[in-house]
Amino acid sequence: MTKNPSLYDPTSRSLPISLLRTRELIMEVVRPMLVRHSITEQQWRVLRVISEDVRLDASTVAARACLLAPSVTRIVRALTKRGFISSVRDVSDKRRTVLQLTEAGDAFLEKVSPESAEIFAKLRRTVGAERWEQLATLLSDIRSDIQATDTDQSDAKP
Amino acid sequence: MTKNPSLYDPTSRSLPISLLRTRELIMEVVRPMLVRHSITEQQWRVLRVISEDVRLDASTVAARACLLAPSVTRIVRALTKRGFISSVRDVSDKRRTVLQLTEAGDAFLEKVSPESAEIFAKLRRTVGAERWEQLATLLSDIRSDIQATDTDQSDAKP
DNA sequence: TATAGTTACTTAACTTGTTAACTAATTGTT
DNA sequence: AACAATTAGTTAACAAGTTAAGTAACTATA
Repeated sequence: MTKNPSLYDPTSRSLPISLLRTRELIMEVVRPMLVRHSITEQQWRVLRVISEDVRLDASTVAARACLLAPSVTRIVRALTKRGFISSVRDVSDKRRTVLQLTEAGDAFLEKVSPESAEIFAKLRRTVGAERWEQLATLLSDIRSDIQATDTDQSDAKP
Repeated sequence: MTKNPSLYDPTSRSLPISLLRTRELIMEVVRPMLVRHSITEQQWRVLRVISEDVRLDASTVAARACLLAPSVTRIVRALTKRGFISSVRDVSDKRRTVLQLTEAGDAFLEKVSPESAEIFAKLRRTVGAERWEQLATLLSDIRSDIQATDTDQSDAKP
């Protein structure tokens, strides 16, 4: 009998699906805030990634924000138009675009951050601080493991 | 001084971004398999969700596969065209569409599942079975917590 | 120092996701 | 029983992601 349900591992245990569902549940709480400030999820991610370093090239931003290069091109255009970031050609490597937060972008982050922090503080309380931290650590550790073996494989190429 | 980097919580600790990055890293390993079998990520998710129950309506599938209704409409059309699922109007509630796996869909899942299982077994080894399980459990528990408070709030409405 | 190969980004065409409006069916209210 | 309100799903218009091709700049090699 093959038509029996749950013959394969349940989707609730599938890590890709489980990661997606958990993220969706959190984003349902966060999204209204982003809408209020007229910023898309992706733009918000790019802003936050850029804010972590003084200067960052577009490729690095793409990788860290989980976006593809063409998407970043569009998002950079939108954020530049809004005055939140500056996009300047790198002097030492003219292929590269160096992205930086402007004063306005920084001010925007400062304005939105408390709201964001409050939402996450609340989520953190409902989940429990310990588990929240545990999850953050687990995810980070697991990424390290996978990336380590990934680079091992490519290094192993003759 | 506001322009200092890392004034806000680092993106590596932001749960939505961290969940996304981890998922992306895993999907990079899984994606080639899906491409090989000419199925999209979303279609694969829908197939797996449907396989978990004998019969499921479209809305439930949408919720479990983290998709919106219009996307499900298109995916159902594609999967029906390919003969993997059947889409029948519910007799007791004629608004509903009941989705079911066909023999061909079941056969497809049986064909692809071993490949999928192998990929995940490998990932599980690199990450460590204990941590892998720990993550799956944590995610599931955290979802329960958030959903519990969500429904509490809506119940609290007068 | 040519030049083949690679890298960073952009553009264009296509495919998906998203929002809003719509139809059909069901439920609740009076 | 009549009718407003809700629900399930689809369709249509638009925005975003995706793939592939293209341009410009850089690097390695012969």
